[in-house]
Amino acid sequence: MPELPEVEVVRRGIAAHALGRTLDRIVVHHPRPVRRQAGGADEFAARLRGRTIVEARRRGKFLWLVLDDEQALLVHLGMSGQVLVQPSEAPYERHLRIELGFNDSGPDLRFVDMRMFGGMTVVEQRPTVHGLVPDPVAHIALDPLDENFSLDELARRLRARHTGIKRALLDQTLISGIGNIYADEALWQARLHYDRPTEKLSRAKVFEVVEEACTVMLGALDQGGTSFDALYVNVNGQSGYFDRRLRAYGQEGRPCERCGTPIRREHFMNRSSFFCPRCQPSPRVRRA
DNA sequence: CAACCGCCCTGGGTGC
DNA sequence: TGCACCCAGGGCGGTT
Repeated sequence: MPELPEVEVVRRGIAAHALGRTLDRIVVHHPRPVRRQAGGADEFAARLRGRTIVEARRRGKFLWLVLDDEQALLVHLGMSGQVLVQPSEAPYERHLRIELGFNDSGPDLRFVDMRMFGGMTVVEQRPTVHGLVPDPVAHIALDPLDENFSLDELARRLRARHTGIKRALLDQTLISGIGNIYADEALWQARLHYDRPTEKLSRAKVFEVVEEACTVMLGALDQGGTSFDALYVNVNGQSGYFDRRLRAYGQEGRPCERCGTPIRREHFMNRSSFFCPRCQPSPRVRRA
């Protein structure tokens, strides 16, 4: 499940293989991944053909390729999306959805996505205080690896909310890039229960949990950030390279590495939350 | 406006 | 062996 580090690995892979190249053959194999494109697959292809890729950018889990006409090819990997660098003659992947071919002899970019929560759209960019971004990204907050990210501003906005800390960490309009896995890891590191009310957290505690999120994500990036060097490798970040480093997510029943208490799983926001019931006590218990 | 819920989508795994 | 069911979850549209 791609979160910020995995998307950044994909961005670097695309940057290494596609910058300066001109798109030519565009084939949409399934309509769903271009569902947000006004005009559908035909419009999608027409707006890409002949355009040169000049930059590969990212904010949170959104990735976009800036084109030479200032449009952007916006990419979201959803849950299961991958961007592969493949020679045109390579056999089709089982869940190949979109082929992006170029006017040279180099490899294609392939969008492969089993569950199709993700997708691609060609969109206009819009000026913001932090530069040009694709229209659908304008409401997405800066991610903690952005040079303009402000911990002070985040702490202020987060403490003004009336919600639980994990909901806030997953709210991409507050801070972007964090998904279910790294949220659980950061909360475990900071010894915070997922439902701790944001308005009662100290500034220092907000700083701590966000810094832990950064540490975990940068660690994952270190592990996965080199796999795109060789040509034709998967540019995806799905390799599971970070699995062994997880302390909470997916660890139900295993002893907490700090105190030995079995990690618990609870249903939360239509997904799962993993936490140590001793290190990360419920706020209801604390108040009682 | 803030908060929050349900839905989208597929295939691997499990239990009967 | 087959089938029903559960589960993964980011983002958006809708409701309260």
